[in-house]
Amino acid sequence: MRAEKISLKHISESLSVSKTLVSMVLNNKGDENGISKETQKRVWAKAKELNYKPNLMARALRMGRSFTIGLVVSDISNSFYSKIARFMEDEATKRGFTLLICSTDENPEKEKNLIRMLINRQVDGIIISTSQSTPEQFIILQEQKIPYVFIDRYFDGVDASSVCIDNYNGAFQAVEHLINQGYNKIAAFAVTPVYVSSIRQRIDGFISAMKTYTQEDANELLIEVDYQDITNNTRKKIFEMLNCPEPIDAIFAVNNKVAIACLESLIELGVSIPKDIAIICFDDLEVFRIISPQISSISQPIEEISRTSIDLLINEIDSQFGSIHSNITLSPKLMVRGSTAKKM
Amino acid sequence: MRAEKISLKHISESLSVSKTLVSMVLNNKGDENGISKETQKRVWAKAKELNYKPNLMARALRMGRSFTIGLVVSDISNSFYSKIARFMEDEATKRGFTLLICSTDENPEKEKNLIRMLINRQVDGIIISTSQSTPEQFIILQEQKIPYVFIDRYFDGVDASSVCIDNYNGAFQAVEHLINQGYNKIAAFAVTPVYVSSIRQRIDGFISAMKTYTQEDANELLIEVDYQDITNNTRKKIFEMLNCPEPIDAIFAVNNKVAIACLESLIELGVSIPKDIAIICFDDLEVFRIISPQISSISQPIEEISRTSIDLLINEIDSQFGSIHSNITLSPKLMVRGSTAKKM
DNA sequence: ACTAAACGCTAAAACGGTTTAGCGAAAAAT
DNA sequence: ATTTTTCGCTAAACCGTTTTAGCGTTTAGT
Repeated sequence: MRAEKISLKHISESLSVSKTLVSMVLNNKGDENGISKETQKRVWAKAKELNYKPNLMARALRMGRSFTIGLVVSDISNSFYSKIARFMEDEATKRGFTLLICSTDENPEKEKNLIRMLINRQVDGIIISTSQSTPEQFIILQEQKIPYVFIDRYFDGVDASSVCIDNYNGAFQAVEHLINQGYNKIAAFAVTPVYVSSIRQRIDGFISAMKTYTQEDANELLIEVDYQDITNNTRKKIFEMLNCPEPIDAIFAVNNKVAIACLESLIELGVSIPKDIAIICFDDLEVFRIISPQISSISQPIEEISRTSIDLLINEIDSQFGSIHSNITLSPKLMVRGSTAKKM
Repeated sequence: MRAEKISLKHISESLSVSKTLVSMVLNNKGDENGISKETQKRVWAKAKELNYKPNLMARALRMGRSFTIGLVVSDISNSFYSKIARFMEDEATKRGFTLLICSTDENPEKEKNLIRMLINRQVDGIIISTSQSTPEQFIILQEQKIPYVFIDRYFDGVDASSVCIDNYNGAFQAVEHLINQGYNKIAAFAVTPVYVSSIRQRIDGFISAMKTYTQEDANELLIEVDYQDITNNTRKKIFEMLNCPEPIDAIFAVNNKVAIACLESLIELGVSIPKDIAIICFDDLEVFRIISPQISSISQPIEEISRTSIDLLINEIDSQFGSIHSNITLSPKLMVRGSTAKKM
């Protein structure tokens, strides 16, 4: 019942030329192969007439390249990743590639299966924000000689390109800012898995800033929230932190997910921002500007992350010889807004 | 430099059996083809040993099916679509399909190219929130016998499946609610292109509700905002609507994009919600609950849209014979929150 | 006039699977 | 003892491209 697809063969037969010739012409290699202008014109005309659509699967099979890139993130519906996906889509399209987007839910096993799937689909390369705790998974990619680029999270000692943020300093700045504004009982809300480099580094930045400025060991002010049930977990913890002998006066939310959960809980509990609790978030959301007070944040250069990583990856794909890997660290930016106004 | 890929041939040769046999076994058709248990075990063992990864391109080429579905939306970074994409991804994966996601920026020409690309990539079907003004583009798909399902937007008279929302009644309810709360000078902020069915119907619902309850022709209270520069356009219009002889007292935002822009402008202008201006939005965002006051909205059943459309599409893909199309309309839900509190 | 080069083009192999048709040996049926 | 059936398996075609190697004819060179 499928419609009859028009292939090179149809064109070549109806023009009584070879498939080879048609292929050459349609790939704009007519001139370099000395096909007469006249014939080229006939081929193009016939292709248009028959409404020829090249079968990219066949091409991929023959060429050993699919012009496809896998993008693996924890959740494409998280605005941080959907924005990244969008920038990458534009950049990839511009360079003749298509994106295959997959969500892992921070589940290492799921991630493993997705990577396998991507390999089977013959992607030319992979960009990944991994949720693995160890790098062993990536040996497979090394073995298969499939180029890949880490974004947001990476592993020390793994020889692969990466595009990440200076999370440590971003977090340090955020906490420093809170302290400068007069807050000192600051809780950090982190989301699992906390072993991934980005979260780990943000936590380290938090601990370090707290030690520097308050001489305190802030480990008990570090709250780990389970990714699977962020909302309820957060609510419970916030309630605890507010009703203890020494209640907190500020929150450092380690990413946008947990920030939203915090804000939701705070509203629900009728807590006033920043009077009762100041808050700053690692990740900037456009909605942070439509909240009153607006929410301070550490803003990541999303477009740069996307463009750089696509660029790195395609370069590796294009270089047949073992390529040099780049590890790029971009700087986040402190956005000061109302949610961290000077403590009264 | 690419690693040597393991193919069926490697397995078959190292076991001295035929490729056919190996293919059968690995597709779990060993039993039905009477391959001995013994041999099957050897094949599986060798496949594991060699770390065999089937080449899905080759399979797709031979089978004429790629187990790939194209998803075409205006912008994957819009949370409405990224959520849809996520639900679809899960449902598609469950059924052995992979999603190819593309953004059109509401540009019909771009959409056309993307559809062509998807056809070339041999997708088995397409799910699309189209930005076309006329259905002619879809004749191509009909001709190529590629199943497709409209979501969110459809065309009257085009014989294809669709999964949409009752936009007219959703909008009517939203406006009705505003009026019941005591507002009557209500502006609708719509985003271009306004000719797509969903926006059109929401506008119709708005006009109709206004006529029903205020006996007014609300056409001059309908603001069209250009998709390419929503923020600035909106700001300008809001300023105008507030500083005219009869300023508005409520806003009906026709989708989440324009709602965010409205809220941004209102905050910037120091307008108090809902005291000065009430607002309700078609589309519910999780952040609407973390804003004070929380934002009322018309919430769409995103998961149902996603699952239903994937289901419809895969059914059409699986049925070789001309399949019956379904046109499904789902009901949105009014979420009453603080931004539309009774007028004082 | 003969060789060499240039021109315009083609046949066939290759990519890695799936599928069709059918093979030879052993077992069962007559 | 012969025929038939079953069993376990295989050769070859096929999907739609790209690519390699080389074909015959005309033109240019000497």
